[in-house]
Amino acid sequence: MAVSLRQARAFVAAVRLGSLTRAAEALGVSQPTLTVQLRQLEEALGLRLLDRGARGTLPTAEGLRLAAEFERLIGDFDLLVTQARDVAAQRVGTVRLAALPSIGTTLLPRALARLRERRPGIQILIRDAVARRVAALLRAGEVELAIGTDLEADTELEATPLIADRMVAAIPAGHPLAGRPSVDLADLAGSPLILTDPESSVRVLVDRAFAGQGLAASPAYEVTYMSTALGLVRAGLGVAILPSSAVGADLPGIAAAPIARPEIRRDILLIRRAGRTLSPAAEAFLAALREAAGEGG
Amino acid sequence: MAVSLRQARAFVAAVRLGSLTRAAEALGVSQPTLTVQLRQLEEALGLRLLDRGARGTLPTAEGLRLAAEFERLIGDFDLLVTQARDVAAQRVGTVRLAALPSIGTTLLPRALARLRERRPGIQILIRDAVARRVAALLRAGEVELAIGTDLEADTELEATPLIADRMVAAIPAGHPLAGRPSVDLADLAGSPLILTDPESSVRVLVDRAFAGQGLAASPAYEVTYMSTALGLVRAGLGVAILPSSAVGADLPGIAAAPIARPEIRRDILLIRRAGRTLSPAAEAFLAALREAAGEGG
DNA sequence: CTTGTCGCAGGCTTACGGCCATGGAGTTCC
DNA sequence: GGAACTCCATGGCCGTAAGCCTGCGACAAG
Repeated sequence: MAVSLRQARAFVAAVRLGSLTRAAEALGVSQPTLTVQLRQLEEALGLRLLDRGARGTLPTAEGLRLAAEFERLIGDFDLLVTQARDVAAQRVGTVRLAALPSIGTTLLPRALARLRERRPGIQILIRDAVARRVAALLRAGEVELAIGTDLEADTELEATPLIADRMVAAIPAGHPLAGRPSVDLADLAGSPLILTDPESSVRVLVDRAFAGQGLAASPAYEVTYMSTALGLVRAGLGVAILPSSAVGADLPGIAAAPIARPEIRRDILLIRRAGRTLSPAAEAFLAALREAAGEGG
Repeated sequence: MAVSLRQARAFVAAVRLGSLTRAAEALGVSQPTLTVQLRQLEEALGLRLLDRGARGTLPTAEGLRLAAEFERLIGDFDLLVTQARDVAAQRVGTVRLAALPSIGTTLLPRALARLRERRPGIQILIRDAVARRVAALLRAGEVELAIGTDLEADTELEATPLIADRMVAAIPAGHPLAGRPSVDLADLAGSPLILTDPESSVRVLVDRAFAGQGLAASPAYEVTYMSTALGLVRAGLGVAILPSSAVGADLPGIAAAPIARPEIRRDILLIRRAGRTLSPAAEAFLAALREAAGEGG
């Protein structure tokens, strides 16, 4: 017969309390139940574990050793179960996340603030990377969740739209275009352009838009980080084309104007591995992210 | 709902084999059974542990961690059960034993040889001590079993007769009494006597016997160890009165003659704590001891 | 001697754990 | 593109186990 945890628990309680009656009470079962469980345990081991007397029970030498070991194992087991339940309840947990750098300036901070307030025990590890790499990280299992843009068809991944990002022109104060409610792509032809890395998804969109208008996108500067681009703009070196999420509001020395013709939109997607359950922590993050996306625009 | 070991085993198997079907086969249950067990485990934890797909199952991140921990715990648990069964089967074990020194020369070695042959894994720890101390060790729980002599009434201890020891005179070769089939106590009056420590149970018996005959037991030498007494005898320094079990047979230079008038008998008892189960190892030792006592006389 | 405590045994009920048969989703291969 | 296969989930059914209650015997204490 196999030895069950229940029997081990019964035995440990009997040893600790020195009485089947009290042990039964502590375990919330009747005393005959405990008698039976202990007999079964002894039969399963072929070993006498307790000496029963009129004043209670005393463990045998081997019983004492077993009880101590069982107690340790049961403690570990219960601790493990408790930890798992904490994870399930989103009290603790870690989400490994990949995100486009542009997300990091507005959407992500809002979502993280909301999450921290609601689920302070959850830790988010962020890998920021360009769209292609974001997808690769996800496929490799190095992250559980990704925020990126449209990806080539991939049965392994599954994307749901999060927000639609509009491209805006970041114009230095004092520039002729500064103060315009919106600009056209053609308006920018006269100014030096600050664009992002050709690897970046933003740049791909921009190039496509220029081509569609019959224009050539010839950047005066090419940078990797959005913050660098904004720095250059502030220094008056040119006009940058960036996603609105990256520009934010009210940057000193910079005027932001949506690009109206053509409107360049970029769908920000939440990407996850198809058929894989999200961790409870990821679910909590996702909820916070959706709220942040819904209100922030 | 509580988490059971069975569920943990099912889960570990599912993770290791990557398939419920194969895990079920490995565990010797049907596949639906495993499905149910895993669902119950997930419900008990409130946590998704496996992603089920058409190609089998893959653990979630938390599931993977849990599986590793469960596997370790289950291994420890099973090891513990195996060890307990080894103890029960007398494959391993330790007996803490207290014995009178006189037992150590004949009866005990025979019993130990027999036991070693039959149960080589059992270890015997021997404390040799005088009768009073033997009982004290037993009462204090420092030993499990004792070989001693009659003790004052004690409800805590329980004695069963093992063998009856006769007192013999150990006579040096060349002594006038040497070669006699038996001697009387009075015969010894003319020789220097070698007796044991007044603490010893043997000495108590000898003193009582002398007193009963109206004689005085005035030892020329008093020693603690029987082997010392025999050494003195061999050196021709006098006659020793010792239990037959201690003298053994055919010691060179020493003739042993039972003491006939009065016959001095000493019951050797096996003493154990009342109401306490003996360990399987002790049972094995006891069986060997009884056989040795039965054949050895 | 009585009383209380303790563990054990028997009888009964419930519910848990198991199997079988079946279904649905997805993959593979021709 | 469809058929066969694989794999997990579901539902119905049954046996056994694990639980409770009542009552008994053993033992210790008053």
